Amino acid sequence: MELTPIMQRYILHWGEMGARWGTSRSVAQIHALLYLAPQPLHAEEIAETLEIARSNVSVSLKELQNWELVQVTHVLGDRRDHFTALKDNWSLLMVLVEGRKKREIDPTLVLLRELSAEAARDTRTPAEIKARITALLSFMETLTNWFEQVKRIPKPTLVALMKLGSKVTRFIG
Amino acid sequence: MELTPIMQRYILHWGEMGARWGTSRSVAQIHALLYLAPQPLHAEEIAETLEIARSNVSVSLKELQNWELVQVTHVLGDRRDHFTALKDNWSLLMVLVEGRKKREIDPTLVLLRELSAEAARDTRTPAEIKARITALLSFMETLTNWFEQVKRIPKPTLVALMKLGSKVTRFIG
DNA sequence: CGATTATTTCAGAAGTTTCTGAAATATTAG
DNA sequence: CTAATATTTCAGAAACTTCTGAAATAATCG
Repeated sequence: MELTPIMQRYILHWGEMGARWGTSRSVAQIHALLYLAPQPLHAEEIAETLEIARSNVSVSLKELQNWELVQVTHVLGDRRDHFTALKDNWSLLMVLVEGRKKREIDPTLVLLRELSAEAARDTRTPAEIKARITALLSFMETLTNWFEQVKRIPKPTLVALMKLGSKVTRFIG
Repeated sequence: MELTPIMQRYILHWGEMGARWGTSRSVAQIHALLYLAPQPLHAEEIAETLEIARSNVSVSLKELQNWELVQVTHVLGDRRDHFTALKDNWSLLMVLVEGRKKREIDPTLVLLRELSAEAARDTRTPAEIKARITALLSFMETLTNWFEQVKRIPKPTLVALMKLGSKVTRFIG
C-alpha cells in the first residue's frame, strides 16, 4: 500500500506512542496502518509497506487479534488471510481501557483481597498499614464497580452524558 | 524499616505492576514503600529496606517527585532529606491519570491537529483516510474536554456521582 | 500426491532500559 | 576551613525486549 506523507506521520507517531501504551512499535504501527486502510490488507503487504520482517508481522497480528483490535477477513479469489482494524473510535477506546484494566487493575485487586484477608490474622503488621491496604482495596472496588456500570450504558446516552460535562452535578443533592 | 510479609508482597507486586504502568520496578517499589510507611523515610533507609543501590534510590526519588507522587520533608535534628508519598487515594488516581494523559494523549492531539490542517491542503491522501483522522481528533477532543470538566468537580460530588453508577442516565433524554 | 504458496516458530542479533558502584559534587557541623 | 556526611552523576554491566531471517509447519491448488 502506498503511504502519503500524512499517513506516514500518523503511523510513525502511533508507533512511538505504542511503546508508552505498553505494546511494541511494530504492533502499534500495524494497528495504525490497518486503522487507516480503507480495504483489508494481507500480511505480506503490511510487511512491505512498513518495511518490517514478515515474521514480525505474523506475531504482531496475533497480538492485535488477542486484544480484539484486529480481525481476519477473506477476499474472494485470494487464499491469504486479510486483516482489518476496528474502525469505531468508541469501541476502540473501550477495548483499550478494558485491556488495561485486565492487565493493570485486576491483578492488583486479586492481591489486595488476599492481603486484606491475611491482614486480619496478622499481628506483626501495624494497624495503620493494614488500614491503608484495605482502604485502597475498597477505593479500587468502588472504581471498578462504577466502570462495570458505565460500560453497559448505550453509546448515545454516554455521548449525551459526556456533552453535559460538569453539568451532571446539577442532579446531585 | 522492617517489612512484614504483607508489606513485602504489596511492595513486590506494585513493583511488577510499575513495569506495566510505564515506570521502572525500583520507582514503583519505592513508591509502594513510602505509601505504606507511617513516617517519612530517608534515602539510605529506602535503599537498605529494598536492597537496591543508593544511587538508584536517588534517581528514582527524583522521578517520583516529578510525578508529584512523593514529597521531601525534614525531620528535626537530622540533616538528611526524608520522603513521604501522597497518601490520599483520590489524589493518587488523579495524579496517575493526569500523568498518563500528558504522556500518551496530549502529544497525539498535537499531531492530529497538525495532520488535520495539512490534510486540507493535501490532494494525495484519499478523502476516507483524511476523514478518519479528523474524526479521531474530534473524538479525542471531546474526551479530553470532558475530563477537564470532571477534574474540577469537588471530590465529594464525584464520589456521590460514582455511587449513582448507571443511574445517572435517569437524567438524560 | 507433489508443488506451490502461506503462515508460524524460534534461536540468536540488535536495540533498549534499568541498575550498580565508583567518583564527583554539594552541604553542614564543628 | 576541614572533616564528615549526604546527594547526584554517569559509564558501563546486567537484564530485558524486540526484531530478523532461516527453517519448520500448514494449507491449498492442479
